[in-house]
Amino acid sequence: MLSTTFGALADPTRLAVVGRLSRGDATMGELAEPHRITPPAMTKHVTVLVDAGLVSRRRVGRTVVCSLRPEAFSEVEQWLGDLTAYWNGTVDRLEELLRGDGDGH
Amino acid sequence: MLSTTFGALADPTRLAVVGRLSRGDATMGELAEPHRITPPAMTKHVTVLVDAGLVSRRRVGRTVVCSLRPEAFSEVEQWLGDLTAYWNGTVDRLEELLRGDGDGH
DNA sequence: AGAACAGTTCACCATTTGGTGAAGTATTGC
DNA sequence: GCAATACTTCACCAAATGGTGAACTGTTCT
Repeated sequence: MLSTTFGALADPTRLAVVGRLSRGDATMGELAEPHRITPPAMTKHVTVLVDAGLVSRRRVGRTVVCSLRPEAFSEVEQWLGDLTAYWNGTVDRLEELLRGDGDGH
Repeated sequence: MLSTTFGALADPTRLAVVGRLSRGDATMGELAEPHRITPPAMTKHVTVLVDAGLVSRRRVGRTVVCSLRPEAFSEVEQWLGDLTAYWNGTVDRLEELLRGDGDGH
């Protein structure tokens, strides 16, 4: 669900994690390091992102490496596109009026 | 804050409200009607959206009319754009490789 | 085998969230 | 002025959230 995706992004720490992962994969430790946060807290945050389908996790040696899942963001892109279509349409029609070349509809 | 914006969108009812408002302004009653929800609950939801800057509220007679604030969504658009730039870049570079016209960098 | 390392799972806690019913406020219509 | 309408404010409640320390699991290194 889209609201689940937004819920996963509704926390500053998780937003920072997504930002970090957009620059490349990272281990749990690397993700936790910039934030004054304990390992269990980061495990919880990443679990939220995984459950929302935004991030994948895999074991590598004794570390756990996280990656972003780009597909998951296309749902958001789609929604934003549909939403902004409304007022872009409005703006377009306004511009036509200002240019005086409305088609009479 | 961006996480506040996402927090406001992290609830199915509020997401539906934004969808409804994208088709035009509506009163509190019109917003509440499709959802099995009491007036106080809808007041709270809309307050969250207003506090996040996504919606504006104005009194009209004895009703309260809500409107979407398009500007607020540009922050999300910007973030999504920056984010997807990463893997679009990756995809572009992959396509170049597949076509065999990489520039050697 | 045993110590050290990287994370996770397990209670547990304080705060926030989404909901309610009851009472209060502002506006309209008789 | 008074009743009805349209919300909002005010406790209040149950469940979810973000955090913790302690104990456990899996992996590497010696």
